[in-house]
Amino acid sequence: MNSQEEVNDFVKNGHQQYLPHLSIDPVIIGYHDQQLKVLLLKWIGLNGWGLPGGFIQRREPLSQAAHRILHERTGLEDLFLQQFHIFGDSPYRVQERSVNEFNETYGLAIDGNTWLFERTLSIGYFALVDYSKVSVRTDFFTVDYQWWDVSEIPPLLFDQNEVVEKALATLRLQIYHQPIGYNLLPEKFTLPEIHTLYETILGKKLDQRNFAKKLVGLGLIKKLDEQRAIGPHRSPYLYQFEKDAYENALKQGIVHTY
Amino acid sequence: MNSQEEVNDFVKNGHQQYLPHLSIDPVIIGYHDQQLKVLLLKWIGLNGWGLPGGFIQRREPLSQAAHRILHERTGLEDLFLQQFHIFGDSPYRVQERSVNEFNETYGLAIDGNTWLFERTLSIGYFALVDYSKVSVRTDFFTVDYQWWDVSEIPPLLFDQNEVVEKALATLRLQIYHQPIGYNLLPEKFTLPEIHTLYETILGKKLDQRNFAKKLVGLGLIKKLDEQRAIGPHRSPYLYQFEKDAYENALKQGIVHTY
DNA sequence: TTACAATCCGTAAATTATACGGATTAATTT
DNA sequence: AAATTAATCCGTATAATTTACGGATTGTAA
Repeated sequence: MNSQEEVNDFVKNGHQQYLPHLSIDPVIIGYHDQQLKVLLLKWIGLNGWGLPGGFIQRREPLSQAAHRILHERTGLEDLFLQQFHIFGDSPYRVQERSVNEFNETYGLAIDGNTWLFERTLSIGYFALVDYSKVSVRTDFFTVDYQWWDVSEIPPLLFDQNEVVEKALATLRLQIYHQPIGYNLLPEKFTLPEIHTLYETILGKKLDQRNFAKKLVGLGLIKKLDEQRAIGPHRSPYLYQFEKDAYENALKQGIVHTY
Repeated sequence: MNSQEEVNDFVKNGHQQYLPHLSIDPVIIGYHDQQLKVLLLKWIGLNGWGLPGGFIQRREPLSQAAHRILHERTGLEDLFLQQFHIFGDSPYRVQERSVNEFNETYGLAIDGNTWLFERTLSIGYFALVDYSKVSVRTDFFTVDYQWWDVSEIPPLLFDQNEVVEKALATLRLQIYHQPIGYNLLPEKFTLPEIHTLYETILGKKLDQRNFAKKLVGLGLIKKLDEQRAIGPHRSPYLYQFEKDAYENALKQGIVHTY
C-alpha cells in the first residue's frame, strides 16, 4: 500500500476488509551486539515513533493476522510470536483521534465517520527475532524504521510505551518458565553467546558455569563437536538447541531459576 | 434489560452504545465445599451454557467495562479481576452467527446487518470470588445460572470451553507467582481452609506443615489469637492475610514453590 | 471419663542453587 | 619458534531451599 489511491481506498473502505476498533501491535524484539532491540517505525508528519502494527481481516483468525502482519513488516515466518495483553484503558484508546489533524498530516480529505478514527483497542504481541534476518518494509504512513535499544525507547505515539514495557516484562517473567533463544540466536551458537543473551534479557549477571550446567542439565542444548574461530583466542565450542526438549519445555513449562 | 422493547432496542441499536466485534467474557471462579466452581448462565432457546459476558461501551476504558460487567452480573465490586487472553481463532469467533437461528430462538425479526451478528472476539477475564457473596442476575438472553465444578464443565456455547480452560491454566500458573485467596476466602480463615484451597486449585496434595511454614514465612498470613469452633474436634486457630505483604507480593511477584 | 477426629508442631534428609579460580587454547606478535 | 594475550572450559564445596515425616494436643459428643 503505497500509492495515493491505495491509501485513499484503505482509509475510506478499509472497514470492509478489516475489523474496526482493533489493531495488532507487535513488539518485535531482536538481539544484536549484546543488546535487546525493539523495532520501531517513524510516522510521517506525526514526527514520532510507533510499533509496526496492522489490522485484522474480517474473517481472518487472530493469530493468523498477527503472523501475517509480522511477515508483511519483516519478511519473517514461523516465529515465536505471543499475545500478551489487550490494551484498552489509555486515553488514546478511548478517545477517537482528530480527523483534522490526520487530514492535514497526510493531505487527505476524509470525513469523521471513517473507521480509522474510531476508538481502537490494541492487541499486544511480542516476537523474538534474529536481528540480522529482518528486512523491514515501511508503508504509506511510515517513512523510516530503526532498532532501538530497550533502555532508550523514545516516547511513542498512541501511548504505546506501556505496550513495549509490558512486552519486556512478560518476556522477563516468561524466561523462568520457557526456553528462549531459538529465534534470537543463529542455529549454532556458543555458550558465551547464549549466556550473554540471557544476561541481557534478565538484566543481571548469571554465573557462566552454573548457567551452562542448567541448560545442558535440562537437555535444552547440546554440545556439538565443532568450534568457531573467534580471533586470537581459544575457540569456543558450538551448541545447538535440542528441538524436542525445547518444544516440550515450551508446552510443559519449566520450574527453576537461572 | 428484560422487557421485549429493551431487547429490541439493544439488538437494533446496541452498536451505538457498544463496540462491535468485542465481548468481555469473565470466568468467575468461586470456591465452595472444597471445590472450585465456575459460574455459568443458561441461554434461552440455545439450550446451552455460557459465560456471563457483556459488551464494552464506546468510551469506556476496558478494565472498567470488565468490572462493570462483573458487577452487573454478580453484585460484586473491587474484585481480583484479571485479563488473561483474547480469543479470536475459533470458528465461532471468525464466522458470523446465523441470523435466522437467532430470530427463531428469540422470536425476533431483525436483519443480518445487525452488529450482534458480526464476528466477535472474546476478551477473557477471570475473577476470584467469595462464592457465598454472589447474587447472580440473569437477563433476557439467559434464563438460569449454576455454579459448575471445574471438573464437570459441560460443552459451552461459542467455543467458550477453551476460555474456561485457559483461565484455570492461568490461575494455576499464577499461584506460583502471586498470592491467591484474598477474594476466595472469608476475612478470617483457618490453616486447613487455605491449605485445601491451594490443593484444590493446583489439583495436588501439599504438605500441611511445609505449606503453612511457607505462607507464614513469606509474611502473607498471620496467626490470630482466636479460634473457631468446628464441631467435636480441636479448634483451629484463625489466620488473616497481611494486606501490605499481600499487595506487595501481588505487584512484585514471588519466586518459589509450595 | 472416654473415644474420636481434627489441629498443631519441629527436625532431619535430599535436592537445588550459589560461589568460586586455575588450566587450556588459538591466534597474533615478537 | 616462542611468548603473549584474551577468551573458553571445567568441577567441587557450601549455602539455601524443598521435601519428608509422626506423635502430642485439643474440643466436643457419647
